[in-house]
Amino acid sequence: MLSGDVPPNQTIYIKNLNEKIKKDELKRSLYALFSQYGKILDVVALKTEKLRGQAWVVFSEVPAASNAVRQMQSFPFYDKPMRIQYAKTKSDCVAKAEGTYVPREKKKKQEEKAERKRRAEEAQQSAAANGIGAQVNGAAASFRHGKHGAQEAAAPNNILFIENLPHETTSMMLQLLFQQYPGFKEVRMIEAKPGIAFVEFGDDVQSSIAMQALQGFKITPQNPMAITYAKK
DNA sequence: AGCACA
Repeated sequence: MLSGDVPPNQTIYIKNLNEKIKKDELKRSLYALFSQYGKILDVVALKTEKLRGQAWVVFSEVPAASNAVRQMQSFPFYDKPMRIQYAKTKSDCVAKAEGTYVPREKKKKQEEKAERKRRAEEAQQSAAANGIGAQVNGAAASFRHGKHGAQEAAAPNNILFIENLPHETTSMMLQLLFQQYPGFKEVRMIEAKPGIAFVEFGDDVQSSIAMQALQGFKITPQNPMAITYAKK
């Protein structure tokens, strides 16, 4: 198959990542970039000699992973095109959720003590990564999925399409929200079409980060905003 | 190029 002769898996394996990026930032950015395709259970990245430049993103559903493999294939991420395949094996967090997880071989005792400190660090990092996701509003997600159904995810675009805005929303209100994210260019609204807007960023990465950050943001309690990439 | 999670 196209994605490296590996059968579909809810986890994607990404390589050719920029090795200069710190693990913490890398995980956050991957989370921000990929959560548009579905709920992410975990992001794994290690900077060891063998594993730098690679990462795993675990989705809760296989179709989300499939969309991600297709849509983000070769996406220029920190100046390098991502190479994406399905992961070869099931992620531990998935096995744990299924109750089929069995801890693998234990290492020697010397290694074990070095582990505890890392564990403390990594707990914070994944908490931070999850913090981004926690901002995603469930109502907006169901709005999106209800509207767009199980169809093709839009390809990344530096222009975002915003829906479900209250009709009294002004472009200044949106500008105030979106301009806090790097690369913000402008907001465009159409008089004849209330409730929607377009927001332009410098590039796809910047628009993706803003999308993730503001997905589901409520201008009024009834209006979680639904953000997708504009069609090209 | 390189498939881990401790």
